Amino acid sequence: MERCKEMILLHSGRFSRRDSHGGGDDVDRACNKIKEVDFFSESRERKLDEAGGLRDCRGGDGSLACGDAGDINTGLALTVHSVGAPTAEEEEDKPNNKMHLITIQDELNRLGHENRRLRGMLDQLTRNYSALYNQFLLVMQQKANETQHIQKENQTDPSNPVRLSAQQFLDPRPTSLQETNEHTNGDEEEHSPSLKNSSDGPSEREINIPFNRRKISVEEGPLDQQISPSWRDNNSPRQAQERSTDSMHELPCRKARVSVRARSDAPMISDGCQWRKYGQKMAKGNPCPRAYYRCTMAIGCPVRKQVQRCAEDKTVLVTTYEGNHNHPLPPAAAAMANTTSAAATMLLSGTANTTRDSSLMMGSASAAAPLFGHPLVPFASSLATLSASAPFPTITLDLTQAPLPPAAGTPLHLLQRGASHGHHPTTSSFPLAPLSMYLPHAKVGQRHHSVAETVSAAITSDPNFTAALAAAISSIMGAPRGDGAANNGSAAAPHGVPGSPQFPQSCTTFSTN
DNA sequence: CGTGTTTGACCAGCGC
DNA sequence: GCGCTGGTCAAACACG
Repeated sequence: MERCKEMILLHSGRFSRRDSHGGGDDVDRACNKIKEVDFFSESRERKLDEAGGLRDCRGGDGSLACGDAGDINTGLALTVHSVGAPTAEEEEDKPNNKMHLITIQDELNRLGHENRRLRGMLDQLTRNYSALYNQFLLVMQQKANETQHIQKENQTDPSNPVRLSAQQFLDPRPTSLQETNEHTNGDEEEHSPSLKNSSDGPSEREINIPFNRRKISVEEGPLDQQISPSWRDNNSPRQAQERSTDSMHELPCRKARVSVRARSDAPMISDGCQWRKYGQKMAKGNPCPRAYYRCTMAIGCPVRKQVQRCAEDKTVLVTTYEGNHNHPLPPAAAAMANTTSAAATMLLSGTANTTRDSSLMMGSASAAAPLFGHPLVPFASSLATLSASAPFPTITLDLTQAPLPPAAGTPLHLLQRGASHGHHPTTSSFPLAPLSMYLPHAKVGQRHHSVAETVSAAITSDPNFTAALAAAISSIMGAPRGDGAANNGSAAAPHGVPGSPQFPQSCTTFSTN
């Protein structure tokens, strides 16, 4: 089926051409594999026929001898004129035609100018949006820092949740600012100039410094373990060590992870990529083994994923992705990458309140406390959780509320494709359609369900949202990446952002089935 | 025979 | 230092 979509993309020109010949049902028929072959052969034959026809119909004198030669429709509104001496009527119309040509050229020029002007406006708008969105995030960040500072001053209780922004612990980029402001003492709230000045109003300097820093002072258990009670102890030696070695968290090699929980009977979800299993382990606290896969779509692709069933609910398959693809993704995977990363980045773009009770990780069925306060996504907290689990920050998307797929092994993007054909009434537009799949987990977000649907519908009805969002995220994340889904040229990709926004050092190709 | 999977061994990080 | 655990490697094996 991926091939089907690919074909439609690759041969859209032929579809339109064939449509002009009354072959409009080819799009549907092409989804049938057998008819794919028919389509190609038919198309090829038609092409040959036309070429041959032109040759055959052209007589030795160059005139069109065949009766149906005039019916040739190239699909480009081109007409075949006979080549011969101009008639008297044509001679009369020459001045008129010249005037007409000039008018058309003027019109073309005018439209060209208009096009350039609109493009410029769009660029400007995108830039403004990005800048504004940046400012918004920074204000939120500053506000969070202030709150944190106040909390720290007012109470010495170390178990208070620490707020941190998504960018802080997802952005692996080492910056000069980071390095110059490196503190061996992790108590940066007291040492960071940004926080010192945070109450004096925003400034470029005070904003940028904390923004590029990743402060992981929240500790969670391993990905697939129950939350140990001891980890709540903020004075544990490990946490003390984390605080004292803050620079550890700013290593460029630190990777973010994307974890997806979904109900599936299949042993592994299908996400459009090729994976090779390289290991399997029994993980502590989970009777189900954990499988390790690496991407084999390109030599040296660093993307890996772990697949494990949830200990509490064996029907729930937890897939954790890590790394960025160093190769173009197939359309299906790219679409999913765009969709899911847009959803994830939307969640991540808000200031995250990482609480210690939050975990939707493998083997843990504990209820997720709200993590995000994104103004656009009031229900975000019930869709995904963001955790600063050592050594990898992980965002977990809980898709277990989504309906069980009709057949094991069915890729989610196919379900979504089916949804676009009316099977799923809540999904209407691709690639944002899957957003509606991010319904809150029943245990944690039932009260938000209707809100989720409402907001999801609102988002999916606005295809520009992704583009603007991607622009904003990319402006936050830095230069656009040239790998992964970015190479596949999403329709949702805004100007200057070739593809989906991606988590730094994280894979955004994930789907469920 | 080539490719992918299985599985025990190995290594590194962390806690005690 | 030792044991535990997660993650990876690589030889053996299975399969088409």
